[in-house]
Amino acid sequence: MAPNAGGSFDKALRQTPVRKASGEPEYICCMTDEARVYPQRPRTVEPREKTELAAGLNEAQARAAAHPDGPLLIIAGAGTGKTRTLVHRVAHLLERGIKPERILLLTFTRRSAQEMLARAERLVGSVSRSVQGGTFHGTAHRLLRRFGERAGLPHGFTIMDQGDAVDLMQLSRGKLGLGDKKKRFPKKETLHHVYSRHVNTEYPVPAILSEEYPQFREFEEEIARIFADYTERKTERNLVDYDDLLLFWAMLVESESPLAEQIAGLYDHILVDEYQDTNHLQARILRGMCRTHQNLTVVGDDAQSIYSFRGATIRNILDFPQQYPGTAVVPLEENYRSTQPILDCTNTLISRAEERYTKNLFTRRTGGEQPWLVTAHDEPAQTRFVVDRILELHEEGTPLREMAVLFRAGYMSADLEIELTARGIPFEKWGGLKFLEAAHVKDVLAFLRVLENPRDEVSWYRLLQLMPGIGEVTARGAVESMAALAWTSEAFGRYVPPPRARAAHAALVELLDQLRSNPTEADGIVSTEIARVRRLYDDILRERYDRVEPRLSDLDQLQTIAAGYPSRAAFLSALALEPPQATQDLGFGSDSEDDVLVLSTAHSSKGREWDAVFVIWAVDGYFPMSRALGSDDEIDEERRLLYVATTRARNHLFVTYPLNVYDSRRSADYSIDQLSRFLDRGVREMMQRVVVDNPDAPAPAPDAAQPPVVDLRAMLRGRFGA
DNA sequence: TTTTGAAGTCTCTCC
DNA sequence: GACTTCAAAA
Repeated sequence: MAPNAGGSFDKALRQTPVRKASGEPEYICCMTDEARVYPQRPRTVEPREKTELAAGLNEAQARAAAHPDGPLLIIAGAGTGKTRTLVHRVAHLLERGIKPERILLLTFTRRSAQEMLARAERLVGSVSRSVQGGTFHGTAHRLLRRFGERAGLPHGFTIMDQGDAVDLMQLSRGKLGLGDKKKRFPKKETLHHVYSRHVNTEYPVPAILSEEYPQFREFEEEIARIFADYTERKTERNLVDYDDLLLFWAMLVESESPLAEQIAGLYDHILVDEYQDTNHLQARILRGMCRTHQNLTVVGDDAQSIYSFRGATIRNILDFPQQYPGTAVVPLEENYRSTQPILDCTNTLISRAEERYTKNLFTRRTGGEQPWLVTAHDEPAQTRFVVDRILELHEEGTPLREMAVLFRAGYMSADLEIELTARGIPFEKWGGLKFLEAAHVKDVLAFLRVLENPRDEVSWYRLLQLMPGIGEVTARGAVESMAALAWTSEAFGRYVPPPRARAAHAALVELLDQLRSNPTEADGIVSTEIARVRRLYDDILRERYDRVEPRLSDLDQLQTIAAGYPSRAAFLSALALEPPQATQDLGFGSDSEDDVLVLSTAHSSKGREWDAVFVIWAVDGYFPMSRALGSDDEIDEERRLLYVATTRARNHLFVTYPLNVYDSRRSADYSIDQLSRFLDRGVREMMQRVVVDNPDAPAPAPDAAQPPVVDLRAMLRGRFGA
C-alpha cells in the first residue's frame, strides 16, 4: 500500500483555507439586549495532518480496512472517515489479489461511487478502475440489460422515472372507471406511493393503508385492481419503474436457477455505503448476492438514517449482526471533521433520539467558535445575514466552494437565490429534480422514447395530446389502435386522427420516420435528434405556454447534456438513473474549478462537508416540516435530518430562523414563529445567540392600525379570566 | 370531446 | 404562488 498517497489526496480535498492575519472585525449585529460582540473567531485552526496518522488511518479504521473475509459492519458516525475507510478497504482487497472486476461497491449516489474509486486509484493505481461501482438502481439496470432477456425481460425496455410511473398509474386508475364523484378516491400520486412502499418494504397493502391512509381502506379492492392493471400495463409496454429494477434483481438472485448462481457469482466482495438508508428489498438483494460467500461489508450510521420515506429501514443496520452470524462490528467514533464546540452541540441534538447504536463522537479538534443560533427579524433579514456572512468569510479567505447553505426543502431557498443573484454571488443548487419534471422537457424526451421503445405508452399518450383536437379520450383510443397493430413502427402512421389534428399528425409521422431512417452514427447523435425534434416542438411550446424563454433555454440545456452520450438508449437510461444533480451540471459553465457556493437540501448534503455551514429556516413547521409530524418516528427522522445538516460543518456553523413569517394559509397575517423544537434548551446552551434586526424595514405607518403581533393585554386578560 | 376559465388544493426529501 | 380539478362553452 502507498499510505502517503491517501493522506496527501485527502489533504488536497480538505485543505484548510488560508486566513488573513489582519485584525478581526468586530461588529454589533443589532441593537437589542441580546446583542453580542460578533464574531469570535477560533483561535486555532488545526492543520489536518496533525489529526491524521501518517498512514491516514486510525486503529479502528485500519482494522476495518484490513478485515479478512466474512461479514463486516462498520458503524461510522458523522465525519469519522467512513469514506476513506471504505476506500482503503477496497485498496486492501486489491492488494490481496482480488480481481477488481469482482468487487462491487454500492453507494448512494453515482457521484460518491466515482469519488471513492478515484481515491482508490490514488492508493493502488489504475487497477481500481475496473472495480464495479454505482447505486443499487444503476447496478440493477446494468445487470438487467445483460441478463434480463434470459429472465423474460425483453431487450430495449424503458426505465420510467417517478413522474412516468405516476402517469401510468393514472391510466390504470382511469381505465377502471374509478375516481367517481361520490367519495374521494386516492390520487395517482398516493396510489403510486402505496404501491412503491409495498414493493420496497413488503408490507401488505391493507396494512399500509391502515397506517398511512385509513380513509382509503374501503377502497382496498379497487386499489388492488389498479395495481394489477398497472403491473400488467408495464409488462405489455415493456416499461420498468424504479421499484422493478430492485425487485427484478432480488427475484433473479433469489431464484433457484443457474442464472441466479451466475449473477451471484459475479462478485467475490460486496461493499455497501450508507447502509442505514437501504430498504428491505435491498437487503434481500444483498443476501442473494452473497449466497455463496459472506463477504459483505456494510457501512452506516443509524443516527443519519433519513430516507424512510423511500422505504429505508433502520432495522437493516441494527439487525445486520443477527442476519449474518459471525459479523465483525467496528465502530468509528473519532470525528475528524468538526471542532469540539460544534460536536458538543450536534451530540446533544442527536442524544434526544431513542434507539441508537453509536456513542458520542469526539474530536481532537479542540478550540473554535461555538455554533451560532441566529434569530432574524424576518426572511429578508435572515437572507441578508447569510449573504453578508458569506461575503465576510469569503473575504477572509474561505472559498465559496467551502461554504454551504442547507434547508429542509428546495423551495425554501427562493429568497436567498434572488439575493445571491442580485449580489452576483455564484451558486449551484443541489437536490430537487425540477428540471426533468418540467412538462416541456418530458415532451421532448417522449419523442426520443417512442423511437427507442415503440410500445412506450406513457410517451405516446403525451405526444398524442400535443396535437390540436386530441385530448385524453382520443389519445386513449389512438393508443389502443396502435396496440392492436402490435406497436409496429407503421402503427402510428396508420392511425386516422380527427380532422383538426390531421396536419399535426402528418408532420409528426414524417418527423418520426425521418429520425428512424437516419440513424447517423456520428458523435452527438442524440443532440442532433433533439434539434430535429425541436424544429417541430418549439412552435408547439410557443403556443402552449406564456413564459417561453426559460422553457426554451431548458431545452438548450437538455441538448447540451445529450451531447455527452453515445447513444439514445444510454442517454435516456442515464437521465432516469442519474438525473442532473446541480443546476451547474446542466451545462452552464460546468467548470468544476469554479468557486461557487453550494445551496442544498439537507438530504442531498449527506456525505459532504464544508468549512462553514448555514442551516436556514430552523422553524417549527419548516424544520421539522409540519407534514412530517405525524408520528414519533417521523419526528425522529426529522431530528436526524437536522443532525445530518449540522454535522456537515467543519469550523463554522450557523443555524438561523426568522421570527416573523408571512403565512399565506392564515390569510395575510404575519405570524410569530417558533424556533425548531429540536433546538431545545440543552442544545441552545451549546450555542451562542445573536439577533439580527431589520433596520431597513419601514416603520409601520401610524395609521395602518395593524393588529399587534402579540397582544400582551389580551394575553393578560385571558390569563386572569377577565 | 376538447378547450377554456375559475375555483380549489396543497405544499418535501430521491433512485 | 403553482398546479389540479371542476363546470360550462365551443
